[in-house]
Formats: sequence, structure tokens, C-alpha cells
Amino acid sequence: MKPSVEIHINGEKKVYPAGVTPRDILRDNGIEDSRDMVAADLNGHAVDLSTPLTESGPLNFISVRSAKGLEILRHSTSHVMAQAVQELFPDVKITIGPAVEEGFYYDFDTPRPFTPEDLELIESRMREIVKGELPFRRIVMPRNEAIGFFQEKSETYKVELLDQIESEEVSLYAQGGFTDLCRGPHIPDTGYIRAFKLTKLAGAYWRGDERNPMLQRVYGTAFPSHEDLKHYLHVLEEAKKRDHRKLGRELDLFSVSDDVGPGLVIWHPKGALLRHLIEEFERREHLKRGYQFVIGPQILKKDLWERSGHFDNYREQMYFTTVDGVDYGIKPMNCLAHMQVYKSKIRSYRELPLRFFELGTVLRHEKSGVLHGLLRVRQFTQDDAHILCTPEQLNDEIIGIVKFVRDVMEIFGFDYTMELSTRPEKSIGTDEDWDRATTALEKALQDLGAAYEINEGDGAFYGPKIDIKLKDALSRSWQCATIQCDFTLPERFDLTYVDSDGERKRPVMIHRVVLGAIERFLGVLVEHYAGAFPLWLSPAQAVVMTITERQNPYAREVVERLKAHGVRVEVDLRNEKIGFKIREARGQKIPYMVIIGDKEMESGTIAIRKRGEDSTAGMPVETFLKQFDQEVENRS
RNA sequence: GCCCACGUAGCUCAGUAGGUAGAGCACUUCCUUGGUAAGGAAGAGGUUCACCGGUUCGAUCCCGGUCGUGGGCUCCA
Repeated sequence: MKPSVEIHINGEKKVYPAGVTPRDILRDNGIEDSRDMVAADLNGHAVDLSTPLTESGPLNFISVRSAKGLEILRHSTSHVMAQAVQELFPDVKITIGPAVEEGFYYDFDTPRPFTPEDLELIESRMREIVKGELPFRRIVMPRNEAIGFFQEKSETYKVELLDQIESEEVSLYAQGGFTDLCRGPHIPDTGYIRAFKLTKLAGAYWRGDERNPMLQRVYGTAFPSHEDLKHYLHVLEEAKKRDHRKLGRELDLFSVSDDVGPGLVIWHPKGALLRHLIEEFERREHLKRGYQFVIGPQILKKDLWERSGHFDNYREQMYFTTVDGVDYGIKPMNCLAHMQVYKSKIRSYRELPLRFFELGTVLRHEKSGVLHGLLRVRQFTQDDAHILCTPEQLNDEIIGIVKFVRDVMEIFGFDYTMELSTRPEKSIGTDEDWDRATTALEKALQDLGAAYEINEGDGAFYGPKIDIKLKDALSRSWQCATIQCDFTLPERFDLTYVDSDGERKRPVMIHRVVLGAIERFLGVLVEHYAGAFPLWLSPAQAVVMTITERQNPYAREVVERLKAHGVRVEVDLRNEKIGFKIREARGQKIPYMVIIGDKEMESGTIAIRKRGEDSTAGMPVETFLKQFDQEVENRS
């Protein structure tokens, strides 16, 4: 009897001869797919439609409209791109080319970097390959044979990858004359690729290590249909309109100047006001939670940075200066001063936990290539605190901080992700301390039932950390809040407290920020709200505007009343038509327009036009103020 | 720091087989006093096209370098 397999499909169990392919089953079951099914899933692992099946189990087809299917489509498109590149530039060596969140890329080692013109060339060659409907063929061979195959082709990067693969058998995929080492699965043939576009050109280090040679990375994206691609490009255009660098200029919040220097932010009146509002909010929230304000100096003696380990581990990021022949380090972090506050007297266990808070301005020498608007700068102010507590209090303190962060993120309506970062290569402290700290952080996350990912080797040099990341308009992640455990600095600075048994013991230190850097947070915040800040945060909350100059005296009266009530109000009495004034106020995204004409003047009212609405409502000033206060109160 | 691209008026951008620059908006003045997304006219505005050097009779334009910006990589709040 021929061996057979039992396949569960559409809620039925069907028996097929072994070696049947998913494509056969697709046809057999009359599934209408109009080439939407790109692969299949058998027993939880993805297979090609052409893979002969030798196992029984549930089979599901993977549609190109599913996340997994889209990933397969994009991955296959990256192979097609590599094929096009090799056909056009035979001396290019291939490396790796995965699907990523918004598309795919492929890294090439090329003697001459690609130009934008090359991209067009590659794209048109890809279109030919797609038109050719070349089948993707899966080839399984022993690892050694594959090594020989790629050696022959001088594909040294592939050989290097194969050298590190453990299994004895590997799979290759070939379409046309192009063969790549690959796990698969892939779409059945290149004709399945419908809409794609090469998007950007970049440099990238081989295996992400800056000691390795730099490769040429070509990014692209692919979609099930041209409409989907068009939609994606449209969304991208819209996202660019939210860019905080663009809005920062348009709303006159801040600037950076060549004359001043890169990565140094100049806050204009409205931006400075926004910052002030956020900082006030922060101070209140910290006081509520038992933090004490402290303030440290901007420069501290170099000896202190040597003692802390910053000099050894963080020197390249620091600025130094010399005063009266003594070397000082300009602070890149606030922890040293906070420890000095702790050390200023003998501490009792009764005082702990101590929570020292500072809106601390720090300077870090960031590499020139990483600076980015407000999101990556060289001088920034952290909402920084250092908590000193007993080891027993550690868990509760961490839980308190995570809750703090959650509360704040909710107020702003942010989605965020949490990551637990463990010990990096360059670090100080004992393994035992690192384990204790890492366990404490993880336990707090688990106690709270928070979702998190583990980031191996990404901790600070003095301890592991929990990072909270927010996304900008283009969905790039930025670290904002961070909670870092530290057993090392208390040791190095010999911090102690007297315990109930009269013994001197070592406190634990937690470094933490909630918003992170105010600059970065505001950058992300601008993009989050697309510049339309909620009332409580708007630098200008209302603008009073008149129809004609006749109403100016009355308008001034209204402005005074609003100001007296604490409304941040602007006034537009210019000799312009009302349509023009409204247009400008809309552009500035001011929450309330207060419009005054003869009608309002005569009835002693004001006409309110709310941001986002096209109509006005007439009311007495008092009525407006009531509504206004309510909205500020709700932070809506 | 590395790779690629870019750098013209406050902003958005045009431009010149290489012959010393233009538009719109914004700004100033005047006219207009107009009820919900741009009323009209005139004017001023670039140490001459980021900076430095080279090629050339002549460079904003070609070449090299520096600085800055953007997109990535590495790194990070």
C-alpha cells in the first residue's frame, strides 16, 4: 500500500497519497484563491504550495492578505531584487534580505555604491522578472554541498552564514538563474508579485557590527495590490505632515541653528511655554508621589566621574572642561549629584525610600549621524529621579514607577511597548548583583501583568533596565521612560543606611525617568497630536478676532476678561477679512477662536468656533469660561 | 562615526550648454471695513546661490574638501 497522509482541512479530514502538495489540495477542495494563497501552514510550520507533504495534520492556506502572507510576499520580492541586482551588476555579492515591518531590504557588497538611477534600473529589471513568472524552486542539500556551491560563486557572505548553521541539511531557493540560501517559504512564482517599489538606499554594516565592512542596503516594499501600495504611500505622505520638525517651524515652537551648533535646541516662546506646562505637570505629579526636589550642578570634578565608572565606560559621550587647573566633567547624567545629597548625612532605614527628583539638564556628545530634530539632541533635560531604598523595598518601588509611567502615558493617550534589557558586554558590577537586579525588574513586570520583551545585552553599563518606547509619526521607536536598577554605584560611593539592628547596610539605587528627555517627549508629543494639542497643553488656547476695526475696543475688553481668568489668549485685530484670520488660526491649530462682530458687540456675547468644527456658537463670556475650565480639568 | 542624497530670500521651491538670480507665501506701506479656509496695489528683502579651495577669461552651476540637514547603519533619553 502507498503511504498516505491525513490532512485536516475546512473542518474535514481527508486522506491523500504522501507527496501531495498544498497546491493539489487547494485544487482538490475547489478553493477559489485567484492567486491570493501564497503558501500553507501544516502543523504550525509554513510550507510552499509546491512542497510534497509527508506529514499528517491540519493544513491552512496563507493568504497574501494576512500578516504572514504579506511577509512571504515581501521576502520573495527581496529575492527578486537580489536577482535583478546580480543580473545588472555581476560583481555584487549577496548577503541577507529579510522582510521587515514595512517591506523588505537586501544588503549587497558592491565595489561601487548604488545611485538613485541604479534603483530605477533595478526596479525595471525586477518588473521583467515578475512578468517572467519564474517559479521559486526549493532545493534541499547537505550543508557542505551548499558551502561548495556558494564558494564556487564566490559568495563569501553566504559561506560565512553556512559556516555558522548547525543543521546538516539546508534549503536553497532558486528562481531563474538566481539561487539564495533561504529557509522559505516563498510564493509559487515571481508573477505573484503585483505591486512593489524600491524606497530607499542606505548603508548598513555586515551583521550590524560597525567593525565589519559597510554594505549597500536597498529598501523596498510590496503589497497585494496597487491600491494597497498607493494607500501606503499616501499614509507616508500624511505622516510626514506630522513631522515635529515641520510642525515645530510652522507652529513656531523651536529651531536649531548652524550658528549655535548641531543638536542644540533653541526654544521659541510657544515651545518654551509648552515645555513649561509639561514641566509644571511633572512637578505636581512627582510631589503627589512622594518625590523630593533636588538640584545638582552642571559640572562635577572628573575624579567623581572616574569613581562612578562613567569615565571608563561613558567618556566618549562626555564633554570635559578645566577650571583653575582642575578637570571637570559636564554632567551626562544626574545621578552623581543625587548621591551626594544622600551622602550629606547619615541615613536611617526609617527615611527610606528616598526619592530625589530633578528636571536635570545634561549634555551628551552624540555621534553626528544620529542627531534628529528634538528626538536626538546633545543637550536635553530629563525628568530624572534616583530612588534609594532597602533591597526589600525594591520590588514595590519598581511597581510604583511602572504604575506612574502607565498613568502618565494614559493621560497623553500614548501606546507604548516595554522592554527588559539585560547585561551588556561593557559593564561594571558582579554577576550576582546583575542577577538580583534583573530578577527584581522582571518580577515587577510580572506582578503587574505587563507585556514586555527581553532585550539581551542592552542594559546600561551599571545595571539592567526596563525601557518604555513610544513611536513617532513614521513609526520609529524612541525610548522615553526607563527604569534602571543599580547595585554598583551605591557600592562605589559607599552609600549606607543604619538598619533597625544598628548595622550599616547598603541601599539599592533606582535610576528612572518617566517622560525621559523633555525634548524627545515633546517631539513625539507634537507628532502624536499632529500639533493640535489638547486645551490644557496648548500654548495659545484661544484667539480673539474681530470682523472689522469697529469691534476692537470690545474685543480688547473680552481679551482682558479671558486673560484675567487665566486663559492663554492671543488677539488678532488686524485689518484683514475674517476668513483670512480663521485660516491662520486653523493653521496654528488654536483650540478656540473667539469671533467678534457687531452682533456680538451689541448683545455683549462672543461667538465661539472650536478647533475642528465649522460652525460657531454665540454665548456670554461666562458660559465659555465654564466650558473652558471643564475641558482643561478633563485634560481632553 | 559610517553609507547615500541634499544645501538658492524668513518658509516652500524654480533656475542658468558655466556669462555675477526668480516665483508664491511671509514682511513693510497704502487702498479696502469685509461675518467663518487666502480682498487689492506698491515696496523692501539674497554680504550673489552653506563654507573653503581648484579648473576656467569667467562658477550658484564642473571637480575636491569642510560644515550642516535628511534617510539608513551603529549607538542611545
